[in-house]
Amino acid sequence: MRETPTGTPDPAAASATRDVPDATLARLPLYLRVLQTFADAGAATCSSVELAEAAGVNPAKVRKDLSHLGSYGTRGVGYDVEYLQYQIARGLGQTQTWDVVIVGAGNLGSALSTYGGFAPRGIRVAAVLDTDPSRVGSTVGDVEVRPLDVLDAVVAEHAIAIAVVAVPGEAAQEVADRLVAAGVTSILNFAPAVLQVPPHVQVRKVDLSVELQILAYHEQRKAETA
Amino acid sequence: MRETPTGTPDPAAASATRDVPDATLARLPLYLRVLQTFADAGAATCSSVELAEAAGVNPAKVRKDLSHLGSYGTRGVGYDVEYLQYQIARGLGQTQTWDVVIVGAGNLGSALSTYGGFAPRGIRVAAVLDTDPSRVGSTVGDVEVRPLDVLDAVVAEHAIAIAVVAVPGEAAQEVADRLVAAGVTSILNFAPAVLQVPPHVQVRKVDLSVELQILAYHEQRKAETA
DNA sequence: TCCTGTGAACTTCTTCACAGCC
DNA sequence: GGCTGTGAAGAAGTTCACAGGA
Repeated sequence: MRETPTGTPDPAAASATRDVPDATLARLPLYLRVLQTFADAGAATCSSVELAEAAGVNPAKVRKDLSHLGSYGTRGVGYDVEYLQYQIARGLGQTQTWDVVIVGAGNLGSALSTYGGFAPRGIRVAAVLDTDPSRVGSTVGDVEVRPLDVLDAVVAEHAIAIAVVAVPGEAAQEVADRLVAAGVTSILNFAPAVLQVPPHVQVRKVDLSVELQILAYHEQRKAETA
Repeated sequence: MRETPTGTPDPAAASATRDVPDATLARLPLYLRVLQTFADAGAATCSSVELAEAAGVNPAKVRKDLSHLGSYGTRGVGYDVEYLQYQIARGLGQTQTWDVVIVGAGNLGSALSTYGGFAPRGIRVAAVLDTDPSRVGSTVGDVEVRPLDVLDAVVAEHAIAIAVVAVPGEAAQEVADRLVAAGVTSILNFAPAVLQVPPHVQVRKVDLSVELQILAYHEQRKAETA
């Protein structure tokens, strides 16, 4: 996962163990959501095939994914819905609530701040910050937008490790620098920019237009071969 | 075959636009962005190492990615920035503009509608639709929110193939059904739901909280091993 | 020399197929 | 009979290392 910069292989990095593969990790929340619909429908157990169909993936993949968490199924029967929900949540680290700070109170920052999908997954938006004075003081969701200067205090107060960057591309690097200085060690970046951060800081990037471009590419290929 | 611009016979280009892997496809827009900063800085050429460092990836990966488009570099020199920009854009299908329709004018739909990153990538938001009467008639960006009922007309008028679903999870499947009925063949789904669509329809899903959960997972593992 | 382009090695992810248990 | 868990095969993606042109 970690990339060693050019050349020498890093044995220390290789020895760092990772229990659950990232590809699996990305699907666990999906399984959780499907399991909740099963629970709501009153199902006590479900099979890997049912889970797979509802999640739109291959049944073998479901079983392999779940096997990374342990052996929580019963042969000939399937999985206990409630127990499996608990085990997946535990595997994901949802046993605790993570406070995050969102920097940028524009459309995207506001959308994230009011996004209902975080709370049930153990993520709480502790603060929304912005440098634009016209935005500071307004309210998104039930959180007041505060100036970026309070970053250090906010990070310290809520023991924040994770931040979301939802500012324009030009401002992203400076924001990232301030986040790192404040002690944040994981950044989710929505800005169209490549962030330079120290190796101990983890960055994930979401580019809203990349997904559309991939769809457009395939549409074009459809048109070409038609 | 299609028209090959200019006199230089380039058999590689003709066959190269064929098989671009999705993993590569997802990085091409990133390279485009980096190249633009190089162009803005006045650079005429750049090497795979420079490109890789600015993009935060391995140099060999850059070269392999670009090789899927054809052989546009010069050994011993590097790549011509402007020419490479053109070739990547062409490979991505940015030679034409794609009209898309966004369904859902909530925070996320609004954020997407006003997102500045689409236009430079050949994506135009042709319409924003919503079922909520209180939202219909309002304006996001420079587009008026219209009722979902005009979907068929909008899709037909703009020859729309790609749609974005930014509605609550409960409404997502019905919206998807209507999109498919209207003739849309690619859907970008932001709703927390698994969409069931016919095989000729392509769906990509973006889950905003999954990314945060993956970061939280790794944070937890850091804490455990500390 | 420098740098690209690419076969080959390597790693990661996916899928198959079946042993083992209910 | 049904279903899980998993070794092994297969596919996809990444990285290495070097041949070969500028």
